Amino acid sequence: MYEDLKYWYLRDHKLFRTLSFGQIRQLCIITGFKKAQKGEIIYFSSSDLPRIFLLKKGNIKIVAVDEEGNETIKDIIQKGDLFGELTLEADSQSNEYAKVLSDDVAICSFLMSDFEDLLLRNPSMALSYTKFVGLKMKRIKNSYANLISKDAKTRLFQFLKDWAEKEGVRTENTVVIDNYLTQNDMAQIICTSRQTATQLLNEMETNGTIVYSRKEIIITDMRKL
Amino acid sequence: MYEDLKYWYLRDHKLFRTLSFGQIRQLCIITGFKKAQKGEIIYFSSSDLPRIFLLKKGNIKIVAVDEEGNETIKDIIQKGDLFGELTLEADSQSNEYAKVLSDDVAICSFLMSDFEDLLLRNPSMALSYTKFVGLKMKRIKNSYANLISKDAKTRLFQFLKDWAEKEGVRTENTVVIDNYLTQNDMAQIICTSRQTATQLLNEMETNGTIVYSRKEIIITDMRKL
DNA sequence: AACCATTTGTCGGCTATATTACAGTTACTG
DNA sequence: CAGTAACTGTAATATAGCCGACAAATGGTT
Repeated sequence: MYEDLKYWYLRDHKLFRTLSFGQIRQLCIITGFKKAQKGEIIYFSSSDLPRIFLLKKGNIKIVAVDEEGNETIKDIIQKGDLFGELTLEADSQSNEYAKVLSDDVAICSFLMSDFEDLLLRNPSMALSYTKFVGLKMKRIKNSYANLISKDAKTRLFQFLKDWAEKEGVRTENTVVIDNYLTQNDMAQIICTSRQTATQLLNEMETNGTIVYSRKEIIITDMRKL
Repeated sequence: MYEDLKYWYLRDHKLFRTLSFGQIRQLCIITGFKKAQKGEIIYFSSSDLPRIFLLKKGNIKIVAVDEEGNETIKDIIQKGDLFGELTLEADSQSNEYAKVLSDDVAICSFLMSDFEDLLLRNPSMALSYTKFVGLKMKRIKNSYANLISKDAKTRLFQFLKDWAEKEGVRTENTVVIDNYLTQNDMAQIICTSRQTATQLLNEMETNGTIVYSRKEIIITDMRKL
């Protein structure tokens, strides 16, 4: 991987646009780069130094494993998203891994400590980053508020709506989403059982609201969602 | 309110400890200061410039009102906490107010824009602030994770435990908490109905786990919680 | 083609919790 | 001290959605 290519990989993220070549090179010296295939599991080894990751291509899910071995989906990361220790505080006890959902992914990473140095030298970037973290917080708050106050059906609707808006391809009022999730994944995201999710999806299919297959989901009329 | 007193009000918050007198004076020039009594309602008027608040004394709750007029508790703010537009992004549509829970409160505030200027001039403070926001995010994530995966009883236990640790006065293994919340408040915080909360509290009382009154809550044995 | 793992579909029974409804208790206010 | 508003207590009913169990479909692999 050539230095200048790495440069562009970081540069085209809005957070890094204001940086000069020199500034990014500081990060790049230690920038990691990784490709992976569908189904692969990427561990954030806690022995390693804490890092911040940038997903350049594809989709992954972050899965947390609790004491009893239950797996819960913490986050779905899409192209262009930053993930990892965004709070700039390493937390050791969390037991998480990432699983590749799309056919292949490309991931950049850099050390948290280097990123901190960069922020110290770039106050305006530090401010942007603070706002970025704040925005993330607001989103999380919102989605949790949904989880708590709405029923499973509404949650699924909302989820599909968000997904369609973020990644769907729209023509007229129908939206086609590339479906890289299983019904079980979706159930976990909207915090319900797999069975309930299945039932709701089928219900929507018989209603004509969506056409569901393992490859793609078609929302026939976005306005009705 | 004398300038130097305002200075100390800000200065003794850990976030502002690194600032010089001069730096804080910048904020102080426009620092607001306010006292209020129990039951008073403080509106964050959206017409006003966005502010960041610091609760110097007492307790307040932040209540959000949705379209249908339902009220939900968004946050309980305690002495020393920052609140308001922590994300540094004004958001206009949110309809929130603060209600004073303790006998009286003292609140400092300063303009978000002034705070931003300060962060731009103090990169290391910007970094601390980012970590602070991050910590807040982590807490929120945690409490929501509890809300979703645990049942009402566990949630109440957890809530009491947290409360006792934060504000309780401990002697041996018994903890006394100054109870400025109604059972309805608690129910809202742990996201359950008032009736369920009442039942659970009574159950705990007959079990001997707690002694409940409107003035204080005594946890007889902290180890059993 | 045969096999196996994963994903999806379906069905009752079960339980925690919301909801409705009302009664009793506290504590402030004139 | 009476009156009222805000809390707290209790019980009966209704239900969303979890769970276990199993069958069917799909898709990849040898």
